[in-house]
Amino acid sequence: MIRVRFAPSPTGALHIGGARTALFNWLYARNQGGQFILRIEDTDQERSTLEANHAIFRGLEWLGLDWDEGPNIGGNYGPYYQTQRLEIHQKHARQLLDEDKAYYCFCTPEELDEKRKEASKRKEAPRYDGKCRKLPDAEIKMLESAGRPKVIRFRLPAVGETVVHDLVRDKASFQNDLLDDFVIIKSDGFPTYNFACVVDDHLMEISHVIRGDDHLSNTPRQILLYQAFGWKPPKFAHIPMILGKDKARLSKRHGATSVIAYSDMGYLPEAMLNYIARLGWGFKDQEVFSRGELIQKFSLKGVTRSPAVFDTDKLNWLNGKYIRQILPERLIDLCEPLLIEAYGNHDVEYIKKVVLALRDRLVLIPDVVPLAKFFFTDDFEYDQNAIEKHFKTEHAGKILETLKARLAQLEPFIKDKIELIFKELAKEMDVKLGVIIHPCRLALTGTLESPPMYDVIEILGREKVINRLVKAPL
RNA sequence: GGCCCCUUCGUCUAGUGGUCUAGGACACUAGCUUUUCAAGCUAGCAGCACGGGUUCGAUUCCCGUAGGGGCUACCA
Repeated sequence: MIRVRFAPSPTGALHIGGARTALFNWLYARNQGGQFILRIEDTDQERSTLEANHAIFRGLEWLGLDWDEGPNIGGNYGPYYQTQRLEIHQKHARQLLDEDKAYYCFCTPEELDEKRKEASKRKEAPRYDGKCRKLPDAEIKMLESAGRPKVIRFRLPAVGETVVHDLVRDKASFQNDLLDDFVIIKSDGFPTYNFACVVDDHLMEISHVIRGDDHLSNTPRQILLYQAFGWKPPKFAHIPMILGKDKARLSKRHGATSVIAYSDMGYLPEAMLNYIARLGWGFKDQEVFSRGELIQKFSLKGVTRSPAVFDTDKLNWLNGKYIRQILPERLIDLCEPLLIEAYGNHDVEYIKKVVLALRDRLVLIPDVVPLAKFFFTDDFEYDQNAIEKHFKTEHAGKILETLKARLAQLEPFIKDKIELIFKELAKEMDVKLGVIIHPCRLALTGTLESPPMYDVIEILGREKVINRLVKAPL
């Protein structure tokens, strides 16, 4: 059985990189008919928050990445909050202690920090010097009863090398003597990442660990831990990181990094899903994938090795594409509240027509607000340059006058009929259609850019059209 | 500093020891359409980091250099 997991730490919102990791795990599970597990790594008591925890759920839910086991739904391998597994972690640390594969360390953070600084001053690798490695039991007892804080360190077998076999990058080997006795249980009693991760992945029977390649260098430590326990390590797949425009790791400096922020900006979840799926993964020439296609076509083989730069332009393009593709009802539901907020209540049918008329021009959902302004209010500015060009002409007055007169009589007031009026007038005056349409568009919208004229006129309705034709600042 | 990983158009990517005159997409430019802006369609621009090998032949294999990223925490 394929079992994969997404194991975020609740220290902030679900960001792009995390979402992509979650997506790849989810896709792999769904593609393989396996299980996708969500585990919250909240062992950092300082930084973990409940809000962040909820934010992660929200992000995952927005993208439609549902988990088979984890918080809220449980499962047979719980608990799924790492802090609730404290006893499990301590028990396993004790096992290592009993087998002399780990030991207590009483060095203080300050002391360690000092040594690290000195080491780097001497241009040496800053690694733990093993001071507490061979502390006699009596001394341990003494220090303990003196209430000195202690951690548990892994007695790392510093010989040979550890090879990480990876489904994405083949393999990477590490010299063990370059590693040091890292901490597995912190002085607050909670496990460190490398330790908790190994214990939990094993106990949860995770078959594949798919995670960002920033964890690649941690993997030998984890493999050594698996070996110390006599456990079989899972298969690893390290996926490339996502970078910002400056090729540095994606961070707040690059603008929005949480997926929810993108939701708030007016991106559609399917666009985001499609976009991040293509970051570090490709399938032939294809760019647009439905959720189903993603599941069907995803493979770890298709994952790239080099990091990917997050490119808003392409995301925007996809968003526009999806906006043009989703069901009209859904688009309207998305736009309606924004329009009502900006322009007050209006007839649903009217809003519907406006939204659909504007559909092709939207990149982000909120784009509809400024674009729709002239549909909802008479209080819009006229483009000065356009006035010069299309109102200060000899025919402008006559054109608007004639249109007003004829539209006032028109029955029924629908675009096919409206079109005839324009065509006839153009013919009568022996001018191109544009000569008539430009001043009309300016009079009705204040600009030279709008959906097709006849649609605009029909949607606006006779009354508003006549009024605007009359009050146009010629 | 040490170690590890990565390197195809500006960006995301496809690709194979010869079929590569390196394919697609975004962005950009031009054209078409035309009542504008979009959308759509067509075309164009643009890349195998560099240096050595291996080979009859390397973008593709190996080594080095450079550049980028990561790890080196009682963060994950």
